[in-house]
Amino acid sequence: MSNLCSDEGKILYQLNEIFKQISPKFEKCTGISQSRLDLLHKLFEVDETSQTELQKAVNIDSAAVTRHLKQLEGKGMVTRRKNPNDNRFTFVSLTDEGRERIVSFRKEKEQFITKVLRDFSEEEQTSLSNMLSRIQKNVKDIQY
Amino acid sequence: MSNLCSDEGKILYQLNEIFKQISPKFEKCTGISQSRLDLLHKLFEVDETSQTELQKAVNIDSAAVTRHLKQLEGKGMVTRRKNPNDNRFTFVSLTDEGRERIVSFRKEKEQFITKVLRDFSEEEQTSLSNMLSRIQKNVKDIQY
DNA sequence: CTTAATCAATTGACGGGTCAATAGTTGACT
DNA sequence: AGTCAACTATTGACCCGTCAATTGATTAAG
Repeated sequence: MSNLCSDEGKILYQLNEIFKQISPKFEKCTGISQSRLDLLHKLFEVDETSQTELQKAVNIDSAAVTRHLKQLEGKGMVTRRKNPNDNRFTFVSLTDEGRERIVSFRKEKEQFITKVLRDFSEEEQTSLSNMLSRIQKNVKDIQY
Repeated sequence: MSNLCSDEGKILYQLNEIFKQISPKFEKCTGISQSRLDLLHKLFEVDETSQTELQKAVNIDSAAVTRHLKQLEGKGMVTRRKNPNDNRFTFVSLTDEGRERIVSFRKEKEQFITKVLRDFSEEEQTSLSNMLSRIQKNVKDIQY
């Protein structure tokens, strides 16, 4: 009875730790934060899109999206303009420079990911991914 | 070639999403943030300890530890006093009230965890935990 | 036409984390 | 003794996320 939540709790603890350890290393390796890279990545695929679309794709608060994009704009990675047909929306797109730079970011990210999954076989990866999906579903189903 | 980092990248993405989804739900279900509960949990085990010990156990910055403990002290969950033999250290311990309340927190946490791991067999849990350990190790080995 | 509802984006206040600088204490060495 | 290095805790500045309130634009209804 010494450890009320040890065995099961360990997994929660591990998920936590992994996240805390991955985030800063990811940033140091790739030179950009995960959220920002996600934003750029999405822009890379779609050319031009609204901020709400981006927000849904990246799954962070729209306030955070606004702030990220403003900074990325300041760094010349991104341009923003109002939708002429509906001034509520702002369209966002990569600049040429941004489009160029994201290529190397993606490469860094790939390298990072292969390091994280070193020694994981194809089967293990799908097995892990499936378990994580199940956890995700369980979490979603939790009622307050 | 459409998705350069899809298959492997998915796992990183999932880990991220799970963390983002778990944190707020955990807090709503248990009534306390994970870090704070970790602090209290550690205190529950050891009676009285220094802040650096706590910091190591919980694995967050010492600045954050200080701020958490000050707030917990304000809420009467925790008491702090200087180590009489070495005034650099401050000893922290649960108050009676804190000790009492943490019991229910732990119960909430256990319930939360079982919900997160619903439908996971014993074997699956250990398998998952092992994989997470391997990932943790891989992350630790990453050089900048 | 004007009013109300809705929607996108922005802003401010806050929680929680990091790092870097500082204050205060201790211990060791000359 | 006195100085210097090491160590704990604290503080301030910053990043990143949330929520809630606000602004500006559009649309729907009377």
